[in-house]
Amino acid sequence: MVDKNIRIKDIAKLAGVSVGTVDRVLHNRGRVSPEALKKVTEVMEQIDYKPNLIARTLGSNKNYRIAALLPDPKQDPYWAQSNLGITQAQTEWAQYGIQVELFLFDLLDKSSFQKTAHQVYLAKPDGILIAPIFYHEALPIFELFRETDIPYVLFNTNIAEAAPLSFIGQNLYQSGRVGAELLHFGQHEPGTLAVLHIDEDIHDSVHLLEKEKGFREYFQDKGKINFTIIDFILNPKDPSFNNQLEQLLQDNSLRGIFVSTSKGTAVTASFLEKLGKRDIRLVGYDILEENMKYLKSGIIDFLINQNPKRQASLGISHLVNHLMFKKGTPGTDLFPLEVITQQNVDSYLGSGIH
Amino acid sequence: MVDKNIRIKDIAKLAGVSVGTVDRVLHNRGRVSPEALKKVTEVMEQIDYKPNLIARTLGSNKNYRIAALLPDPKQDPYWAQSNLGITQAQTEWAQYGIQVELFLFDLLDKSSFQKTAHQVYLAKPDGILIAPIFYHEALPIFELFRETDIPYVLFNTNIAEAAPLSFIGQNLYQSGRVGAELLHFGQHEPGTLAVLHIDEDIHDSVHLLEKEKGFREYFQDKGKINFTIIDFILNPKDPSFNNQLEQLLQDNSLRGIFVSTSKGTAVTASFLEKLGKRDIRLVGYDILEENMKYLKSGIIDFLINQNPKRQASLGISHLVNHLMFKKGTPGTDLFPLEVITQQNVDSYLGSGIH
DNA sequence: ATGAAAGCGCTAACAT
DNA sequence: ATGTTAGCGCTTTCAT
Repeated sequence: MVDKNIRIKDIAKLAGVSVGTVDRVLHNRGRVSPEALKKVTEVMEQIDYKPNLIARTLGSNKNYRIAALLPDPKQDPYWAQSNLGITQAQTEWAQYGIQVELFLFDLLDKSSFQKTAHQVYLAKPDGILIAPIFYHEALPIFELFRETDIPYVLFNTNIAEAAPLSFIGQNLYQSGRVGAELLHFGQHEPGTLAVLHIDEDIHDSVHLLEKEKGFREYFQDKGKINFTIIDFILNPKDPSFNNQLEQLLQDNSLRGIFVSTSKGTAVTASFLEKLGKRDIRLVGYDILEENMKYLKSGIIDFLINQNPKRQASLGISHLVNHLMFKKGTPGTDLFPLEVITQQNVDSYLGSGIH
Repeated sequence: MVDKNIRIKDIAKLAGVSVGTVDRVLHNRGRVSPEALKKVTEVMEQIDYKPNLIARTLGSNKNYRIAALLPDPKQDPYWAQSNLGITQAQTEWAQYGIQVELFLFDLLDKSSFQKTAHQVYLAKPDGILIAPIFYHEALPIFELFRETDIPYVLFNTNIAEAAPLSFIGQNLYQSGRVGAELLHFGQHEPGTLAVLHIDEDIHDSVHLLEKEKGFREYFQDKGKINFTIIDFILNPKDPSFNNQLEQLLQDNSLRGIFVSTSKGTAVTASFLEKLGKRDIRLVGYDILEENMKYLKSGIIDFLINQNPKRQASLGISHLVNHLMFKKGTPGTDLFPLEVITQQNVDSYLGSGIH
């Protein structure tokens, strides 16, 4: 009763104009005399007007289409999680007239990425969420998007030149440092530490090497440490993959392994289990079904959670806030580097929100 | 264009009734004939009607007052965080006509809790967020709230008999297990592990002992382990406090300490630093200013984050969803047991949302 | 350049 | 018990 909210109507009255005029200055659509403009802005500043976003949304009654461009979830459990986040956001925003269209590309095929990205462009959505995992192929796509003035949000992979509405993901360098810290913690015996990049494609290597950089610099910063750090880039499709990995794991000086990919984590764990190497510490990525199995059995010691599901769902939310509510979105939304252990993993599974 | 959203009006037409009737069955306000009821529910189920919450909110044009009852933030940095979460929620929801009123009580004074709770009752808010840290004093308060049918949400401390709209917090038992795991990890030498409950009041002890239970059972489950587990309940206001703690820390067989309170964590860390005991592992709670200092200097090894800020802000959100949007809220919202380390702590500070 | 007025989808008061 | 209607605050179209 005391402080009734100020409406556009009140401003109109105070400024001696009509609501139409107030609306015009509010959105500077022009066609308003300098005098009216001055009067209205003055009044608005004085009473610190805050528009009612609910009413705005209802009044404008627009329907937005958002395109989500990401790898086929069927190819990889990690991307299946991302996809889940999109589905979640879809149902959440459906009632507000937001439509999310999926555009999936082949995780291992750059040309498929290009083709699908073009389809997105042709679909002329109101906003785009994109996982630009192929650096070189993505650059011209952003040019295209910028031409049409469609806002786009990056997730998972950051590209400096992209200039998106916002980027959602993690600080990979720091992620590597966390990996190093977890391998290092409580290790007293000297020995070897291995960084493993296990991926079917090399496209990610820049991306993954960022983690390795953090990993190595952690130890550099610690000064003289009795560890030798080795690293490998392995392709599980390579016929010699099994041999390479087994040979590596047979090294008796090996104290710990840091695997930079989520899939690679499970693969490495399976080898460690097979070879009965329970004393080698393993740190990897993400709460995938398979990884959880090895985490619970103690083969995997720590997982760093990249939270792909939430990355994707938040990406959609950012877009909605921008389009619908005209709210400012943070330029970069860096997720916390969550450390998952045997004892806390279940607490992460429970609540879908976090 | 294709699938225009279904409006209440459409349902009315399909069911051969008026919008008024549809609205009545939607909110079962009664005064509708069995036939009409049947017809309308049928139609609604068939087309899976999802009300437009935006329109609903605007249409009902209600202003809600929410009361937040918690300890004085000035007394304790932990509660200062909770308070921050409330302020945050306040600004977030202000534009939707939600008012949050603070009711603060003295952290160390049960009667102050009772008094303030009564003030809340007299204020007759539309919803209540409450941190019921005093078990016995809280019980009659809940009776009172229930009489008036005001929905209330608990945070921080769960009380089984409370029957609230929802509880927001963590699984304390599991939290203790995580603490144990972090103390245990990579410890090979036999020795003593201490559980420390450092609190100015004993009110929390039940609460804290739940953590200890988890802690101890973790080791029981591991079978024969070379650790002796001891525990202490210490009051920092006690004149002998310093002596007791110092004596404990001088024990050369002491390998690790698990402190169950956030404030106690910093206190213990300061003693460890003073005594130059850098080899004793320390696991405690929460990302407070002081704890961060010791985490960065390596005195504290791990913190378990209870996320008081987010607990509080989510508590308000739950209430808003219930009051305003008539959305169902989860009966219990258990937060993940976040493990904070030297290398990931900054990633938690950055984004306010998480 | 400006104002009037008709929506947006829902709620709630008021007739009937 | 049911239908009608005037809002909620803002947007947008259409006269003027």
